[in-house]
Parts: sequence; C-alpha cells; structure tokens
Amino acid sequence: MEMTREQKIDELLTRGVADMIDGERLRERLMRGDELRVKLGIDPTSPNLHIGRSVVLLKLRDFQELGCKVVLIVGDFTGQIGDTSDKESERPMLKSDLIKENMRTYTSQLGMLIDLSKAEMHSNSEWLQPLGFDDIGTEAEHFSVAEFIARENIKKRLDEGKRVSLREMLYPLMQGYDSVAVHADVELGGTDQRFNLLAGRRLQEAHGQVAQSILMTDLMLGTDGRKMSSSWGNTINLLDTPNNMFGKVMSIADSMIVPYLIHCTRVPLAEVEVIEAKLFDGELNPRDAKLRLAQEIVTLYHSTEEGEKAEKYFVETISEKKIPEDIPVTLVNAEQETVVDVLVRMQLATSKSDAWRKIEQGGVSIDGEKISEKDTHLDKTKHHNKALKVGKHGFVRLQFS
RNA sequence: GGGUAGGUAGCAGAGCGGUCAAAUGCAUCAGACUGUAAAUCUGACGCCCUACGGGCUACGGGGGUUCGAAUCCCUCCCUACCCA
Repeated sequence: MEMTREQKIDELLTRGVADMIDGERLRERLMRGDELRVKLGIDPTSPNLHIGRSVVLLKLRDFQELGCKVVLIVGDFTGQIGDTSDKESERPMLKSDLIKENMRTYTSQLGMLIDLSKAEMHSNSEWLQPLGFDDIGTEAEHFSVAEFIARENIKKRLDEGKRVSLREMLYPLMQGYDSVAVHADVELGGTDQRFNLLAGRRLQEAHGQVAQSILMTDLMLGTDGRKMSSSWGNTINLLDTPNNMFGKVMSIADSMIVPYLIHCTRVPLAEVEVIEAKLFDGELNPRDAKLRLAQEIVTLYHSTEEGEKAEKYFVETISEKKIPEDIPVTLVNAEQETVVDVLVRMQLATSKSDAWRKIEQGGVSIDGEKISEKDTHLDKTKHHNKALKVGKHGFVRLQFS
C-alpha cells in the first residue's frame, strides 16, 4: 500500500523527531513540492559511522525521496576545531590527512543509504578557510559569551574546573556559517546540536537569507542502554559484517526494540505499533521481535539475502550452539604447531598468553570436546577436518596435508 | 610574567622507598545461566617460557641516590587550573 505524499511528509516530520523549529513552514514548503536544500554536516572524527548516526541519515534519505536536494557538508575545517556539543572533555584537533582518510570511508558508508549522485557535497574549508580575522569578528558579533557558557555541557565543564578553549567557542559560528554558504532551507541534527543549528538561523538572517528550518532527531541508545558512542564501544557500525551486525542487534535490551524499529528501520509505523502492542501483552516473544529487527537492519545495509543468512547463522550458532558451515579453514603443520600456535596464527587469540588463558578457562574445544591440556598436539588421524572453537563465535576448521 | 596541581595499563583513576605487573570502576576476553552476543554471577585481563613455577619489559623522556624506586633528587618535555 503506497503512502500518499502527505502521509510521507507526516511521517518524515514525526518519526523519530525530537523537535522542530519553524516546522510549519517546512511542512508547507514540502507540500508545495519545493526542492528544498537539506543540509547535514558530517564531522569526520572517526572512520566508522554507526547506527546512531543512521537516524539522521535515514531522514536525509526520506527528504531525498521527496525530491529535496541533499547537501552534505564535510567538516574538514570544523573538524580541526572540534565540536563541543557531545563531549565532556575537550576534543583534539584532527590532522588534516586523517580527516581525508576518514572521509573516504565515510563516503562509501553514506552511499549505503543516500543516492550520492543526486546529492551535493562540500567541504567547509571551501568557504571557511578564506575568512580573515575581520570576517570572523563580524560573525562573532552576533553571539555573546553568556549564551555560549550557558550551554549545559559547557557549564558543566566550567563548573568542574575543566578547560574550555576559546577555539571551541568558534565552532557554532562555523557550523552556522556553513548554512549561509550553502543557502540551506533545512538542517538536520541530533538534539545535542540545538545550539549549533540555531546559530545557522541567526547568521542566515544576518546575511539577509531566510532562516533555515530545523529538524532534530532523537539520540539513539547503544547496545548497553547508554548513549551510543564510539568511545563507549557500544555501537553497531554500518560496516559491521552481517553476522556481527545481527548479533549486536540481538544483544540490545528488550526495551529498546521498539525505539530501534522506529529510528533505525523503515518498517511502516503501523506495523511497529502492532509489534509494540503484541510485545506489551506478551503475545509476541521479545526474541522474535528482535530477530525481525535484526533482519531489517542487516537488510538495510547489506541485502535481504544477507539478512536471512545472518539470521540462520545466529539461530544455529548461538541459539543451537551448532558449528556453522561457513568457517575459515586452516592447514595445520602437525609437526610444529600446537593448539596454542594455531589459535594465535588464526587470530583467535591475541598472544600466546591469551591463548593459554582461553584454554585454561575452558573456552577452547575441538569437535565439541573441551581441550584441557595446554600443549595439546594436533593429530591428523584424530583432528582432520574437525572444527576448533574458541568462545562463542570463533571457529576454524583444521586440515592436514 | 607569577603561582599551583599534574603526567600511572585501552580509558578513568589509586598507589607516594621494598609485600607493585601495580587497588578500584568502565571497556575487553573466557565460563555458568538464558529466548539472547542482554542482565546476573564466576574467573581472567603486559609479553615470553614444556608453566600452580620462572624470565623479560613497564608507571612522560634522560640522568642520579639506594641493597632496592611508580614512589626520593636533578634535568628536560608536556598538560590543566588560578592570578596578573
């Protein structure tokens, strides 16, 4: 059942949306069919995008599907300044070649969700680099120190006696100036970006432009229920392998199933509501809902086929503790290698000590039988074609020449 | 320019002459349990060694005092905060 344009717009403006500024005008313009310029700034701080970021990327895709122009801005210049919005501590300045490197991997990840051929892409050094002190002074005149230090995270740091550099104050200015430079009609961002997003409106007005509308998305929680952040290690990355991605989704708390469905997939909202209701009165096993969710997410970044394969792997390997069919094979040199050597060589252990520990703790088995002797030698007649297992999901099939 | 507090394992953060490969928390890994790669509980968590023992390298860099230093001294580098 195809949604009407109006329904699509409704969903765009509500699904996973925490807050909007100037939302009414945005709706009107969308209804009218204007080709709006939708801006999203990308901060190339780490090489991996995670699902938390996908909330806003999916929004961007929705806009694109409605015929709007996606304008991506790579913060190659701002990246060197460091945003303060979501950090408790000062951000380091990034080296410009590191930024370039990150950007390469970013672009391919963005392409998973957005049609880059129809999008505009800019680096903000294009227009920020040439600005002189006088220009910066003029822009800076529109902001006061008081409002900057009133921001919650800044205030907290100041109260704790932590350092806040003057440089950081310039960040909102720059992000705001980006909006001026690309004539943005809409800007997307997480709720933590509010101040920066508003800075765009203020500067646009100062430059005689119509202030952009703002759409803020909810922040996504990580697999452990805390905020999803690379530094917490609780992320699900877009570049995760299907099996990995599937497994990580399965490990989220039950209470997050519905939020994930809403924010990180495009399962029709009506269907999400049904799932939510069924979960609520126990008609649906949370595990099954989660399997569905994991499927959807893997499918989004890989393919339906991969999604199904990942589910099969999970059910068989994790739930039923079977040995999967598709595992790496290694040729063992029986004369020279012990189990420990093979573990290290196949990167199932980080060092010999680590391999030793894993064996001692009962985490290593061959063909379902635990190994207790650390220096177990491998033997062709006994071990040929048998699977060596480490932990829950480390496998290697042993072969002998 | 002046003052003060610091630089310890992936991170945070104890230790302040021997019992320190270094408390604790987080992250990580293994085990038990489970619908689950969740939660919880248990254990491990520098590297190497034919291994309930032994060796080597580590507490910003360099040098020194001492039988012995992460801990004391000198020097260098770096960081933060406060005052001007």
